[in-house]
Amino acid sequence: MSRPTIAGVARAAGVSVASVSRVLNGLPATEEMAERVQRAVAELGYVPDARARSLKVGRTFQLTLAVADVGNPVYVTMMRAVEEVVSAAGYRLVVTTTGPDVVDEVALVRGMARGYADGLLISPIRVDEDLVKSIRECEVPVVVAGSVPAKAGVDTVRANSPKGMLLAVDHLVARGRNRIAFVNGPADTVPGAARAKGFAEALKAHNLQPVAVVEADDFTFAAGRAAAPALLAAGGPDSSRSRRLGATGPAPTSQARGGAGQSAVPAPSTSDPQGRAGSRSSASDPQGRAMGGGFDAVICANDLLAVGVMHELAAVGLEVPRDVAVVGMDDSELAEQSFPPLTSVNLGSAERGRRAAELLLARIEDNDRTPRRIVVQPSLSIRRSTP
Amino acid sequence: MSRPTIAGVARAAGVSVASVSRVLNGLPATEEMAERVQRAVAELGYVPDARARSLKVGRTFQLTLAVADVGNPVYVTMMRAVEEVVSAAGYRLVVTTTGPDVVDEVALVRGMARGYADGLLISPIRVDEDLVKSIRECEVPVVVAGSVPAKAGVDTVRANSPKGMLLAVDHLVARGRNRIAFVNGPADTVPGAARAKGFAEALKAHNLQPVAVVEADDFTFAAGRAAAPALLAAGGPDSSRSRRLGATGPAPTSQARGGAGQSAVPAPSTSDPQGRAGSRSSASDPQGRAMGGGFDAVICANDLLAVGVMHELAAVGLEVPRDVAVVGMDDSELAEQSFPPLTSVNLGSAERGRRAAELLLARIEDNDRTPRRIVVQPSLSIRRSTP
DNA sequence: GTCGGGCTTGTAAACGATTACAAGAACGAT
DNA sequence: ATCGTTCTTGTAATCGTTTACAAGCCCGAC
Repeated sequence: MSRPTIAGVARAAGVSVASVSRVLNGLPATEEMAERVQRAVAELGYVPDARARSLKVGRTFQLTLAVADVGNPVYVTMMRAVEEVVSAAGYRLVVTTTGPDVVDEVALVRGMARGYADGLLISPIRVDEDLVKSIRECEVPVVVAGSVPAKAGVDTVRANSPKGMLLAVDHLVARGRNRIAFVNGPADTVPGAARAKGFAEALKAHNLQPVAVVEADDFTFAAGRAAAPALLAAGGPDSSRSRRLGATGPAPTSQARGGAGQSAVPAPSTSDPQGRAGSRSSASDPQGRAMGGGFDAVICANDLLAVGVMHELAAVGLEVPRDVAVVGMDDSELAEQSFPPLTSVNLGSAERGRRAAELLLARIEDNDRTPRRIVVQPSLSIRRSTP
Repeated sequence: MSRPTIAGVARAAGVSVASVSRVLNGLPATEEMAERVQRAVAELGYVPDARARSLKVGRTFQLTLAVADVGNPVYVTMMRAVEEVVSAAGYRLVVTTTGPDVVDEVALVRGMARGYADGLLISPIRVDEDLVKSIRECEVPVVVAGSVPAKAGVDTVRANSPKGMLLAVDHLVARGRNRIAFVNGPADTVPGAARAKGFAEALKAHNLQPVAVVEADDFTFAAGRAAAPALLAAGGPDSSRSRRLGATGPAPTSQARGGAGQSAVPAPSTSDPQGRAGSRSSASDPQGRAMGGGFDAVICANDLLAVGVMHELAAVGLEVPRDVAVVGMDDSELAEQSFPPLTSVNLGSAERGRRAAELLLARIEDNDRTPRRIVVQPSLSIRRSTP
């Protein structure tokens, strides 16, 4: 009736529990012994209990991957890579969602002491002293996919956002776009800060001034849409369209986080075919290129934001890439699925996932190795959202 | 140095291990006892070991959710709902990816006997005798989000695809579209079969003939794109455009699975602005509505397929919804993010996830309750991909 | 023939918690 | 003062494995 234990198998096979365990774990045993045990196991349908096993051997053969938002397609890329490495090594993967708050992450890291996983792979969106402290003190090996101070003393695998930004700007400039705006996620996040810095540097390298910098409330589609009015308003003096938009709602202020985020999902502007055709021509310069918002290109801190922004650009009659080129970051599946397909900076999420998983496994084997800090180089996936 | 155990705490507090355990589990104890234990716990930073605890109490406080494809946005909706219910009940959620093969699922269900989770929530894409058997014999409670024969003897929560299909067809007909094509996923899957049946019934209810039925190789974006040539070719005699397409590649055959699936990701047809404008007009009837492929609407078995199909429609110059209305199913985040936003049948994934999780928790509490079979009713989310 | 070494196998002690049971303390009732 | 109840606390068994140690056996070498 109830699940057979190793003792039951031993009894059925007429041997000791130790022998059963040995046969099951592939330790040397005589033919006959192995045979008898196998038969008893098969007959009773015995399956060893993972709970008891992990208590004894001190391992659960589970690894935890903590992501901030399961809805962000960049994590599916990363998850796939991690899962592959981890399951090849005989571990199960536990995926946890932490949300955007750092306190959740601290609680998670602290909770690892309970020993329900042998290692933790975390990709924190925000980092503070508490988190660093909890990571340093964590009972089980931790690998961070992202940036964390060296003093945390853990292996890290991070992207090179500045280089990625440079690729994006290089590309835009090469295609003749130099009035570039930037839609960032929250600047108080690790990726937000890195991308803001990268954007500034990349523009400087080309001797350009940013046309607009808008900070969305979050790295989500909804936040991307919500940030669009501020983006359009901040576009500069020749942004006739953004002023029109401003008339329908509160005038958004540029650079102001509150401006983009007053409502998580603002009533999106709906486009009517009439207005669409009209505004398109009225905002085009003599060469037929639109001067919408004063910018002719927008870089977004991730693909979700980019797609959100593209929706709103379309809503005010701007065509991508003709009027505005759009570049995303992460090169997630969404970039390929979006319409038009999104040119996106590949920050190596798959490789980061893979290497982070490998580091974690290596550290589980040997906790004394000195922490490595790997940086994965970006590349650019050019699609149709840029000319 | 090493993690303190309950024995260490007992020693430090000068009490017995039983007392420590009792205080920690909130059993009655004197003020003084509680105080001493708390202090020792705090001082040593003691955290109970989940492994040992689960061995003794026979519970891991972990639940497993198995999904076929983490890249399918319908699962993020479901996952979010499940996670919410499950974590509110004090359980952790383990997310596993099974892939499209039923054997993986059988292995997973069998493996649950190892006891690393207290319950399993599975959403199988394919079902066979083996799977039903393994579910029936499973050591831990199983809930199926999807269809499985009643003889499996488990709780199930499923969608009502036929009803959903009817909503989609009703809507299209109401908007004047009655030359409807259908892009299904593999018909040997549970959802594929249900949707094929539902589509046929829904058309019959309106006295309509299907213009084309194409079966994609998978429920993915790539499969949706790959299915498009067959769709266009199968559109009927007036599909001038699909013949043009046929010239650039092997002539695809309708209804043939091989036709859509010969290559997982075919070279997508690239549209040049010139040809786009040209083909649009040439394929429009006097009222300005295109006769592309002979159909004026396409229903797709899920959102990923729909987005894939929309990409290819655009590539041959067909405009959505003007030339072709497109309806997806699942009403996932992707439906909202796609461009144009996708009208989609909401099959209640969030509600299915929530209710499935509730059933699982209830069954863990009481394994003797008679299995329930819940059907969640669909609704239609109308967006701009339909007129 | 005896002894030592290498195998195989069994016995029993962990692993770190929970919990049944018993013992002792406190306290009210007689 | 004694007894019985109740409440607190400690001792020890238990969950199902793995594994250190010891015992037994077989074998070849002296």
